[in-house]
Amino acid sequence: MIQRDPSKMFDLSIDSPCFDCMHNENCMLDDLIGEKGSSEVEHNELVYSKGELIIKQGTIAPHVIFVKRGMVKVFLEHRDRKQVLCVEKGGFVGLESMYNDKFFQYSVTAVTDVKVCLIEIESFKKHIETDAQFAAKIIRHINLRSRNLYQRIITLTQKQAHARVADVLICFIERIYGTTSYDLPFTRKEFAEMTTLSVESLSRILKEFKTEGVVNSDGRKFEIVDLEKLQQISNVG
Amino acid sequence: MIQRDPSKMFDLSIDSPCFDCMHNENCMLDDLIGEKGSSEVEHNELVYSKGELIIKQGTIAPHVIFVKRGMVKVFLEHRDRKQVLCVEKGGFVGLESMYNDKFFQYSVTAVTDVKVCLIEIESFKKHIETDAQFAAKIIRHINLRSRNLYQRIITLTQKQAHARVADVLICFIERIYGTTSYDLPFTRKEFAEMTTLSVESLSRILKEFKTEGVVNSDGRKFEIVDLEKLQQISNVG
DNA sequence: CGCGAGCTTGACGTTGTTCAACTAGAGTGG
DNA sequence: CCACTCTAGTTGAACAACGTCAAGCTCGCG
Repeated sequence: MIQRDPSKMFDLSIDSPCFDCMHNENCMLDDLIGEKGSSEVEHNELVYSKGELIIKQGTIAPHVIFVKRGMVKVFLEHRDRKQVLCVEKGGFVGLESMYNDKFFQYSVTAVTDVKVCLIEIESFKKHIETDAQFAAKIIRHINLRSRNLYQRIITLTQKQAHARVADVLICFIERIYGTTSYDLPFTRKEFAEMTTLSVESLSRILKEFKTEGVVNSDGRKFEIVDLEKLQQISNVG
Repeated sequence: MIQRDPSKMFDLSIDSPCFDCMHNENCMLDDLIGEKGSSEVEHNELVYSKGELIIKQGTIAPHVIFVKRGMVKVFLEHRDRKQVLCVEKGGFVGLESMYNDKFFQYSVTAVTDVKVCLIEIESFKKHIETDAQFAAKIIRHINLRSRNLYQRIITLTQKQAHARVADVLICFIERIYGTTSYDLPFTRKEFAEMTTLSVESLSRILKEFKTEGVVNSDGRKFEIVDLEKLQQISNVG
């Protein structure tokens, strides 16, 4: 049912057979490679360890990636600097490279250990072009990403440092953890890359948040003490 | 063949019947509402005058828009400020609002007089969901926009003022005019909104470009004197 | 001729960066 | 077990980039 021919370009199997792909609770993947058929879509599951590079911006895109478990960081590279676009804990990445030139537009690294399904791009496109309902879901997925991106552009271009830090902290509550206390799996440098700040400025701002009783942070532990005030900082900055 | 029922929500006809829609050289629109059929896709042509608001961010999206002639400005609004995302002289706008919430994610104004085709969103989505080849083209269109957006994020977040101005000037050569001399249909304020600068800073930078023999500008007339140097400013800034 | 919008210019203030010094903790090897 | 080193993080001071404010200029238009 699933092609496992090791000669296939995308068949990077170093893991057990991709059983989950066939019985995944996620409807998008089910649509694609579930029991309903679509055995023609070439795919393969594997695991990346924390810190590993999953996608390198500028390389040829042989597949799109579906993140099944774990957290990934999507970022743009420009010279020696990185601009983090978003952190995702599931769903597709690399969809934007389809139908353009054949290169990945951004880099992606594993923030935690992640389980992904690599889906060979030509068979994926072929599937899109034969299943309009599926194509519509992909459009939906891409558009959701676009929408977050617009919000992000506002944050990065129209807000000052304090508000940018507040936005990122709030974003982790809303989109990732669901709680006001969390341990971030990021260094200060990575955090700074999300906010377009220097590590020094970020450090000073986190200190201010602490002394003003808004956010307690100790190393990578964060506790939002006064969410309302943080929201306000996000709004007025 | 074309529905002209004035009771239709999107039927804003104030212009002659949408003849061009039926015989347009642009394959995308032909696909959609050409002679091949698809008369079920409700659409309507009309003209916006220079300066008019075509899409207001935050309003309900009753249609997607295909720009047939003229130039439009796409921008995000945040408080009293605007962030110009791109200037387009053709193609779809508003595609990103499909399948998310039902609101437009950005505003669009007519930079010149523009002729557009408004395509009712539900029938457009219906068409996507029944024509996978067409859906693939829409994905391609959205992805091209995404790609430009990534470049734009780099410009806006990773480059300094001089390089941002250089980028915009180069962009007009490459994507809009095709020549190194052009008359911009923008005020300094609008130009500033493209570069995330104050009008004063922009003014100073244009003056520097002039005294350094890179770009001659007089009001809205621009002449790129030394493109290579301008490219270099874009790259190192 | 006078008005107002768009644009420019100069002086000054604010924001955030850079550089350098310092601290704390984690690994390493004798 | 203790020096040594390395990395991540913090702090302070000087500096650069850009914004803000205020004034003046230019040109089209009534």
